[in-house]
Order: sequence, then structure tokens, then C-alpha cells
Amino acid sequence: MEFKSKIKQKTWEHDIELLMFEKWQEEKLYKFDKKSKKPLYSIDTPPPYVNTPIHIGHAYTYTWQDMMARSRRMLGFNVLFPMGLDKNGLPIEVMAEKIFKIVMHETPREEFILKCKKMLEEAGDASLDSFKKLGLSCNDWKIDYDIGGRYDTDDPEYRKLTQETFIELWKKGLIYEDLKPTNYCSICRTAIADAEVEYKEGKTSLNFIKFKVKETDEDILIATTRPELLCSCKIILFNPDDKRYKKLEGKTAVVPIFGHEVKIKSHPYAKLDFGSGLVMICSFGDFSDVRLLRELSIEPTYAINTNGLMNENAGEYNGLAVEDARKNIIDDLKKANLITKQDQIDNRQPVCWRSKNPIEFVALKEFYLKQVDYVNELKKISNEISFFAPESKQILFDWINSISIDWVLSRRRYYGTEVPLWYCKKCNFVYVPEPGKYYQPWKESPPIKKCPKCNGTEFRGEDRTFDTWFDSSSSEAYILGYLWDKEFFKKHLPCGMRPQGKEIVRNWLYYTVLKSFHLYNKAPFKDAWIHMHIVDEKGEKMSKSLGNVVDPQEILKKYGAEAFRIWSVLEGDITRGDIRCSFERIEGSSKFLTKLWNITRFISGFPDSEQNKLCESDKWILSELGVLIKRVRKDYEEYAFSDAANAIRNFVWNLFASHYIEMVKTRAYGEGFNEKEQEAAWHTLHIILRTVLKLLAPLTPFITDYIWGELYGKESVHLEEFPQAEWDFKLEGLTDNLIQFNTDVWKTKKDKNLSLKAEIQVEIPKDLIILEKDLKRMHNIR
RNA sequence: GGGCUUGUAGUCUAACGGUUAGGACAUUACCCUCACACGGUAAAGAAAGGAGUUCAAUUCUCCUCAGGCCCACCA
Repeated sequence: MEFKSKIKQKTWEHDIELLMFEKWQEEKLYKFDKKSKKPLYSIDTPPPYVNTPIHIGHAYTYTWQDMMARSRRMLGFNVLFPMGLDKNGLPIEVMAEKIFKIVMHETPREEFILKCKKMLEEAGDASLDSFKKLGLSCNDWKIDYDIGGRYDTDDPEYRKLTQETFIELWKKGLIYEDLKPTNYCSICRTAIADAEVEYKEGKTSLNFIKFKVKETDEDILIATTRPELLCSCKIILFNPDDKRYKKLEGKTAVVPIFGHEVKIKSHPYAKLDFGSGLVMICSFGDFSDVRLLRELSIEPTYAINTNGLMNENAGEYNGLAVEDARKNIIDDLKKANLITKQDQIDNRQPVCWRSKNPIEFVALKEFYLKQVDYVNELKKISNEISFFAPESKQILFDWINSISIDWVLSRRRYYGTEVPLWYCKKCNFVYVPEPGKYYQPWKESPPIKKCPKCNGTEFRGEDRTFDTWFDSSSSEAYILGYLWDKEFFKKHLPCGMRPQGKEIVRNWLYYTVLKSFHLYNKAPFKDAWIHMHIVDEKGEKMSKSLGNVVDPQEILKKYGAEAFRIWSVLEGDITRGDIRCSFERIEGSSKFLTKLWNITRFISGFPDSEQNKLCESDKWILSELGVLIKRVRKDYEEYAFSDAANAIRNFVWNLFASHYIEMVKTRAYGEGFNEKEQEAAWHTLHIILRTVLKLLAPLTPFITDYIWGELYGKESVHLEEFPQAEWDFKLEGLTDNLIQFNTDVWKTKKDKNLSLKAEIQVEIPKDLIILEKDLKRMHNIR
């Protein structure tokens, strides 16, 4: 029989990928059916920032999410796999400032917002092009199946949800406004987030200042870089192991110039070998002052105002800029002979990332969400989430354990969700509107005409926005249809899966847990998949400055999505460690696609016949296939796609192609076998191929669907169910000996310099005797 | 500085405390064997260092070293 393949070209050509994708889209292949009776599997995908061109890490992790979606679909779930874009907050504002050369606080709010919107519109779709090319099977609540129908976090609908959660939390009494020390830049005149703080290396003078001990009248030396804060000095600390100062425990010190008295206490924060070993804690010189005063329950005395000037607490330095106050106070201390020494030391000063101005802690009234009181409950709820990999759970717990203050919710920014509140101008009554609408209090009137308390008619709208994580931490509610069908939402919370990077465990994951606890008293998801990072070939972090950034578009263009996908899954598991990106290895992995392609070409030459009288070789490979199916199912259930891919590859290449196909080739051609035997081979070859295509479909959706269409189905392979072994053969025990026997024969022929077709005389081992007929033909055994 | 985490050939990745430490990519040699030279058959190549537990350790414990991540940070 002459070989005639149904498929002409010798390799998989990836040009066809985009056409296939468009066809899937037209057919609405992955349409989300909210009325489906199947159990729901929802994926709370991480919306990437729109302003960054999609990074190789996005390409990789979204591909894995797509594998979750596709495998769960085949396993019988109704899958909700939305795509979102994050369009709130600081990075957007910064980009707008850069592009339009404007400064946010100097631009009218309305105008600034319009500029942000304009910029986002232009950038939005470009970000999604790579996702499309990767073949992601996203779907959405509202849109049937169209990756362009993703959700945006700055959509009025989304912001409505954010505000609704705020209102609910407010009603539960979990939100309060309080005057607390906050990072503040006096040039930008705004509170700034920790993420906006930069550090500047520099020299500064460490001043050794004399204090008096009240009880003993002795002098002690305190080293400080911030003498202008003497007026706000609240306590003096020494290390518990510091023998020099043991005697000072509980005594009182008198602050020079200002004359107020403060306690002296031992505390491990004070270091033995720094300065004099005595440290004064002021309100507030840095983060640790804030932390310590809170820990020691000491009421702060603020010395600096929001305008960056010293206030009335600074006595004669009132009204001076911080720098000037420092100069003056040092002069005064010197005149009074109260400074014994000034050392020049290196230090890192926190500065505003934008103005490079030193940051001060000033008292600002901000909104807080309670969390400190609920740490144990949060841990309990977090324990209900299964982590992949399990070790990643610790990252969340470490963070929960480090929580010491409530969550500062409000920001003095423009492009974010507004805090939905109004204040009565007459009596200061706080009006909280009813949920169900998107409110913009800075430009709208409240939905009431009169103040319920004093009948006043004038209101002031709140002008602050939320921390963007306050938006993000409701993504699970958003995707589960909270806005459109509360019953559905209630029924399906917790969401099936939260996939995300480990670097945002402390905000995105944590805050979502926090809000879900407060609002629904439930864990937000069943599973959390926490990934590490893609690094370059040498294991270095990719960064623009190093010039080692890999653009996924380049890979997609050169090798295609399928090559990228099979590489991403054969290379390793990104939940267990960083993944190195190497073009060479992508090319290497893609050889498997060619192998699969050529196996298909071979099999496609034979009819897909029905046959019940299988030979023993057929039963053997089907036994192995049965083992593979079970294994892959388990791997898919546990998101171990890498393990599954390697198992499939190993089966296809090292068992099926190398041994089974070689064994039955002559039988399939009908040389020396009867028709029944020949048909048994055809039948088995097709069963295996069909099953392998189904097993691979979630990993490599293009090539499998293409082959499926050519050989088997009118309908897509992606509508198939996960395969089951409909046979019960148990011959997998033969495998090791079979491989060994074949290897030995090949080696013998090679050693004797014989062609593989040459006749040879060997003895077939006893346990393989059932395969005798195929083996004899395979090796041309006499 | 504190915490978490990881160290298997040039690279990537496996293996209940007992294996000749398996496989892949790259390398080398031989082979165009009618699905595939993006293939086949072979060859060479590995446990970071040290101590302990054990009859037995790549696997468990500790220390050192080297990465990675997170947090804090010199008053």
C-alpha cells in the first residue's frame, strides 16, 4: 500500500492562527451562558494596565489562564473568563501629565479627566492585540464572545459598584474618617501614597544634643537629624541590652529649648551602636516614629502644617519652612552650648517622586476601612482558599501578620472613583447616597434637596477619590454579575479562581479578601493561582533600562501562538519559580508541534474504521493511553499544566510514535496481516490521535482544532468533553520491557552496522510473546 | 536588618528515604529506514559547600555560601 496523507504540507504553519481565531469568534464558541445548568467556573482575571504594552509575563500568565478556562470547559464546567483593563489611578494620571505636558493639580478637574479618557481610548485596543493572537477563549457577562468587549475599571458601571461597596461598608460602620499622619508633599500639595515615595541618598548631619535628666540633673546625649522636631519629641528610647542606660529606665528627660518633659524607656528599636544609643521619637520624623508612637499609645504633637511650614507648636520657629527651622534651631542650640558634636552621615531621605521634595508626615483627615480588629477572622477566611502553589499562601499570611493600621482609602486625586459623600454646609451632616448610581459629588448636586438634620439646602460635595485598590478589590463581585443579577452573584460566590502575581498579594489579593469578609463574610475565591515572573535568558529581571525586554509580538510573529503556548507549558511551572525566556527553547519546544503534525499526516492516510478485534499491541498502547487520560485529568484539575504537557509529550513521542507506530506500521499497510488485523491498527491509531487531540486542546487550541476539523469533526474540538477510557486493558506492565527490547535490537543492529530493515535473529522475551507478530515485522526478526 | 523561598549536566525539568539519578533543548558521532532530517540511533555531561539524623540522604534537620521575593530601615 502506498502512503497517501490527507494533509499535504509537512509542518504546522502558524499563519492560519488568526483566521481560526476569527472563526471561533464568529461562531461564538466560548459564549457565556448564565442560564447553563453546568456548575460555574469563574476566573477573576487580573486586568492589566492599559498604558503598558503587553508584557511577555502577561502573555504567559494569560495563556495559563486560558488553559484553566479551556480545561474546565472540557471537564464539564460553565466557564466565565472575562478580560478587563485597568484604567484607574496614578499610572494613568502620570501618563496623561507626560503626554499633554500638564500638572494634575494645576489643571481643571473636568479637563484633566477628559484628557485621561482621550489618552486611554487611543491606547486601549492596542493592548489587546497580543491577547487576541494568543487565542484566549475569553468571554464576558455582557458580550457573547469578543475580546474587544472587555470590561474597564474606569467604566461608570464599575465605579458604581465600587461606590456601592463603600456605601455598604459605611452602613456597617466599618469606615471612619480620622486625623492621622500621612505622607505629604508640600510642593504638590497632596497626600501621596507609599508607592509614590522615592528615596534620595545623601549626606546629612547627625546632631548630638544635650538633654537634662530631671531626677538626677545629669546630661544625656540624643543624636538626631531632625532637631527642628524637638518640640514634638514625645519619648526617649534606649535598647534593653544597653547597660549604659539601664539606670534611666522610667526617668524623665527635659527637652532643651522647649522645656517639656518626656519619659525615658527601653525599647528594642533603639540600636546600641547608633549615635549615642539614645533615640528621641518625635511626631513625626519618619515611618518608624509613626509606628512607635502608635505602639506606645502616645498622642502626637504635630509640628508641621500642610503648607510645609512649622506651626504654633514650634514656638518661636512658627511659620518657618522646615529647612530654615532646622538651621535656626541648630544655631540656637550651639549658642546655648547644647550641641556637643555633629557627624556627617549617609542617609536616605524620602522624597516625592514628582517634585523630589522631602516628604513630611502631616496630619490629614482621611477615610479608613477597619482591618486591624479583624486579623484573626481574615486568617480564617484566607485558610478557605486553596493556593497554587501551596507555599504562596505564606505570602498572604506574612502580610496579614504585619498589619498595624487600618486601610487609608481616600486619595486627593482626579482620575479615580469618587468618594460618594456630601456635607451639609450648615451643620456638617454627612450625607451618604443610596447605592445604584455612579456619583460624582465634586460636580453634582446631592440627590436630596434638604439636609435631613437641619433642613439646610446647601451642600459641599466630597472631592476625594479612592485608592485604586479599592476598585480592584471588588473585581470578583463585578465579574460574577453583582450589578446585573444579585441572585446569581450570591449563588456563585466564592469565585472559582483568582490568578495573579505574587507581588500584588499584599494589595489585590489581600484587599479582596478583606472586602469580601466585611461585605459577604465569605472567602472571595476557592482557588488562588500565584505566579512568579518571566525573566530573561540569564535569569535577570526584564527592564527597559537593561534593554532585555522581550516583546511577545516578536515571538508571535516569528513562531506563532501555538509555539509560544507549548513552550510556556513545557518549560516549567511559573507558580514554582521564575521562568526564563529563551528564543532557542521556544523553537525547541515547538518541534513537538511538528511531531504531532507528522504523526497526524501518517494516521490520516488510513481510514477511521470500526473494529472490535484488537491485537495485543493495540491493547497495550490503549492501556497506556488510559493511564495518561487519568493522569492528565488530575493535572488539569490541579492546574499542573506543565506536568500534563510533559506527560502527553512523553506519551506521544516516546511511546506512541517511537514504539507503537513503529510496531504497527507494516500491519497498517497490510503487509503480512489479514484485513481484520489491519483494521485493528487503523482503529487504534485513530482512537489514540483523537484522544491526544482532546487532551492537548486546552494547551494548544489551534493545531488540535485544525487537525480535528480536517479528520474528525464538523464541530470544533473545543466543544468536546474531556476523554474517558472506554476500554479496560491493563497491559501497561509490558512497557518497560518492550522499550528495553526495542532499544536492544536497535543497538545490536547499529553495533553490527546493519540497516534497521536488515533481517536479524533475536529471541523475544516471554512476557512480550503476545506482541510477537508485530515485533517480528517491526524488526524483521527471522 | 527581619521574614519567606530556591539551589540536580551549558540550559530547563523529573523521581514514596533504597534507582545504573529519568527526560528535553543545546553539543558530538553515525544514519535521507516509504509520517517526520523540526527525524532516527547512539555518545558525553549533573546533586553549591559543610555537619547531623538514619542500616541507607539528592530527598529530612542545622550551618555556610549564592540567587529571588517581600517587609523594615540608620534616629
